[in-house]
Amino acid sequence: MTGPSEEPAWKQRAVERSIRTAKLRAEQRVQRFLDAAQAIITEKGSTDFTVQEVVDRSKQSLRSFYLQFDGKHELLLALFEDALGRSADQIRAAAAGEDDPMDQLRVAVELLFESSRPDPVAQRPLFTDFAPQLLLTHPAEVKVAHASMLALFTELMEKVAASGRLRSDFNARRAAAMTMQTVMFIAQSSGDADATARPITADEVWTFCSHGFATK
Amino acid sequence: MTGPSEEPAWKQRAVERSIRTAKLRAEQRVQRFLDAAQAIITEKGSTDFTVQEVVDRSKQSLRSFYLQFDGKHELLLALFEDALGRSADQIRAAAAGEDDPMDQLRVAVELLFESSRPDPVAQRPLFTDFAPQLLLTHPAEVKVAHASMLALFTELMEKVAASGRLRSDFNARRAAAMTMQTVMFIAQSSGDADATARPITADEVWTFCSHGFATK
DNA sequence: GCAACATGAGAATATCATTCTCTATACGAG
DNA sequence: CTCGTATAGAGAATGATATTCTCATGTTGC
Repeated sequence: MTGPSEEPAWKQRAVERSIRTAKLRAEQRVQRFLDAAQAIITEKGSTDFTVQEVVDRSKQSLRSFYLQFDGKHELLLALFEDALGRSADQIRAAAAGEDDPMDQLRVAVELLFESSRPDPVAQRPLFTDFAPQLLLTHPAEVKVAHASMLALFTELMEKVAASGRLRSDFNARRAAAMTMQTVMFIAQSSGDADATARPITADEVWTFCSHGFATK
Repeated sequence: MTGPSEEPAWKQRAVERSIRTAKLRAEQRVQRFLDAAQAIITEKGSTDFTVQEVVDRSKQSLRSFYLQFDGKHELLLALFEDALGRSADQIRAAAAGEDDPMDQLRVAVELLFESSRPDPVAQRPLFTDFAPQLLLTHPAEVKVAHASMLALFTELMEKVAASGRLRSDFNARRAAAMTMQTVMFIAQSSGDADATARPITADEVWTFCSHGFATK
């Protein structure tokens, strides 16, 4: 028996239903924005689009946009997180093709390196492009976006540890974090080197991360 | 004997003198802008200032600003390069206090790490702060700005190589570049970690760079 | 069909960087 | 000392965007 001070069950249910469909539509709208942004990015090969473009392309309104997102940065974050997550899945799948944990990690490093360099002919979203901006303005959220990739690297690193080949003074997660960051950032800046020096390769980065620069 | 078609010597000299003083004043004005910007940055502990603020603070005019700089980015670059150069000098001096090349490099890594983390109480300019922006818009110039620091690390790495402790499959310069980038970027993002995980330390980065994560 | 709520169109605002115009001034030449 | 020219200052105008706001128009559950 519901006392008079509580909402009647039917009303709760009604609200519930209402909420559900509303949420559904909202999700669809968010997705439309995301798709539009993605399309624009791959189309013009650059990550600097205007909110207006996204709105027009998705055939929605500015108002809607700002109802769904707290601002442009949230859209970027969403794209970034998405791309990174997708990439993590691909990499995980590819790594699974190897037997030795160390090889799995090597494959992961190489693939991450490739997908992190600026504009490998604009196929996979150049997600490192907007990361720098965001790193400045919303570092915490960027960390969240990195989460899926970090999870992958941590998994792989843990297997390496389990096979007894991780330095005893490193914890898998921390080693994974350092490796991931190193790979992503070196890839990023190795891109547009002047032709004078050939850019750093995935191989070099792998050697560096796994064995460092010092002998012994 | 100057023919009639050539400028008389006195005129050349006059122009020369004129140019010299003009250049001098110009340099002073540039410096005033730089100082003003620096002051604002340390004052508000953030690198996002407006051109107008810099102009007001330096008691000059917008017009002057754009006569001296091609745009805001040049000001940032100048500050960045300056800060990095200064830092390189300090680090070089500190490293000189060690005998073993490997120790010199270790000291350099530790210091670079410290000065690259976001806001260590905003004393030395947080120069990694605006690097990300610039990396996006003017990657080539950023590379130039890195030059002095890279030169330092290359020197140190060469001494390590000379003492026979650099992996034979690395060239000093490339190892130096990877190390520097790793240190700077890891420091940058190790900053505002959620209290959940304690941030990565200079020590860990040094171990990582010098020996990698793998045993043997 | 109605009331409450959601959405679209797009005008209004706000913030900056960058340019432009007009005026004042300093400096060397005579 | 006085003039002319190059230089500098004040600050308004412009332009690009993000963000917010208003109003009109659906939509949905009942």
